[in-house]
Amino acid sequence: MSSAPPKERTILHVDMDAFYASVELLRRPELRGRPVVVGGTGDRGVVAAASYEARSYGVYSAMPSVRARRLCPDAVFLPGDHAHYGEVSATIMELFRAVTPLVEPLSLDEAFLDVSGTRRLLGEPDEVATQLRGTVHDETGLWCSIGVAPNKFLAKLATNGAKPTASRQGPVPGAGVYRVRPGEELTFLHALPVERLWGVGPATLAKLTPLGVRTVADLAALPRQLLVDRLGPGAGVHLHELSLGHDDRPVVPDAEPKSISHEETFAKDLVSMDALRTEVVKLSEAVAARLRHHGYRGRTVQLKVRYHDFSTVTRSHTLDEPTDRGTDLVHLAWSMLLRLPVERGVRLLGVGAANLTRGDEPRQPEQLSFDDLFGDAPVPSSTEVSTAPREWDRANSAVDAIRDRFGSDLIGPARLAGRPFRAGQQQWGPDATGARPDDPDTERGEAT
DNA sequence: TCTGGGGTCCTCTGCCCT
DNA sequence: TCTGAGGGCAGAGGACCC
Repeated sequence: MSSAPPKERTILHVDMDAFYASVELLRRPELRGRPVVVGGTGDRGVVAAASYEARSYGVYSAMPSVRARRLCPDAVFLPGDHAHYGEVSATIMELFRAVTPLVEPLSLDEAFLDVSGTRRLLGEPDEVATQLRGTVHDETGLWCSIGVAPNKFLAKLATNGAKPTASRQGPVPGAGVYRVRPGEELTFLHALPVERLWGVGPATLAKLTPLGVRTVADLAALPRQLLVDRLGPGAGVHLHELSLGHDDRPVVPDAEPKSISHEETFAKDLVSMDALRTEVVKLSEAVAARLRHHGYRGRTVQLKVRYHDFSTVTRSHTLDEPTDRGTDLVHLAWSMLLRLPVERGVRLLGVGAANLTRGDEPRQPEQLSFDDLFGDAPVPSSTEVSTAPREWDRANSAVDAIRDRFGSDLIGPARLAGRPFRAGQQQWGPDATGARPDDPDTERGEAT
């Protein structure tokens, strides 16, 4: 039996230019030409996106907002509107799907497209990319940059060659489309600094530098076994393959999520149990609502706590049966929190659900426990949880329907009465107003 | 200089079972 | 019955990405 030669693939990586900032400029054209920064506006916020004018001042995403403000005092700081960006993103993804059904979104502003099968219909990949770029701009007013290459990893790197840049004199337009042709992979790749590889962050770089690795070529020249010894089998083999330009991962449309979570950094550290309990309820209810909205249940409940000194601990508990009930998440998350020291002050709290299964799979027969009837308790055994009465499911369905129709804040747990129900509204940190008005009990100031 | 939020993947460790 | 080895799994944390 003869095996067919591997089919040559063509992958596009499309990345919107300064996406959040550019979307804001569409809504506020009077800001065009000015440095615009989108992100958390408070002392604990970070930059989510900066216009190229702002980047000329050295502002970049993930930078603390305080520092960005120092670098560019004249910048316009906007809090960001995640819901709106999601709508714009959906429009853009539809434009991608008009080119090929094989679209794998990476985030709101980025996606891989497998156009291997479209050459006869749409022409050469460069032409497809250039045309797509024009279509996106015509339909949305936004520019994107596109990398074209034989695999995902190279296409993503190629996008950098297509991007606009920022100089001290201001924004410098990019090529828009950059292609790495078959046969040119190593020439393109080996000149790059090693930290450009996917998976090489500060920690891995610190392990590679003593080996004399500066460029991807240096990495490719090392024996694979040495990398395995230093980085472990997973990362060692992975990086060695990448350094040779090998990446056979397919473009996967509609990938199932592995976890759903919400976390929130507080403008001031929380120390009172009452305040923490309120946050646990809010985060858990938000996670449960998202689980139900997307039709998932989670078997593992995760709790994340970050203290004033930025040390972070996580706790998790796996149930016998998956759940999408806020009451279950609250119960477990709170039980885990009770076992952690919180007197030092809690900077961030997170609740998540993992081990997801589709919610349409039938539940197992349920049994009530004392805990369900009598409230707070130490960490329950697996069989004790997820046993809230079926009335909870009916109540949740009714609540979801009301929220769909009238908005998320109209109905929620009694503990959250008078406060916004929604979590995840502070996508990039607390806003500049300091302690939120719905948090009467945020009491500890900035830890130093 | 000060570090958000939402994810994924990997490694290590300890426990349980065979 | 005890002990050690090994596999599988859960839990915790680190690293990385956008």
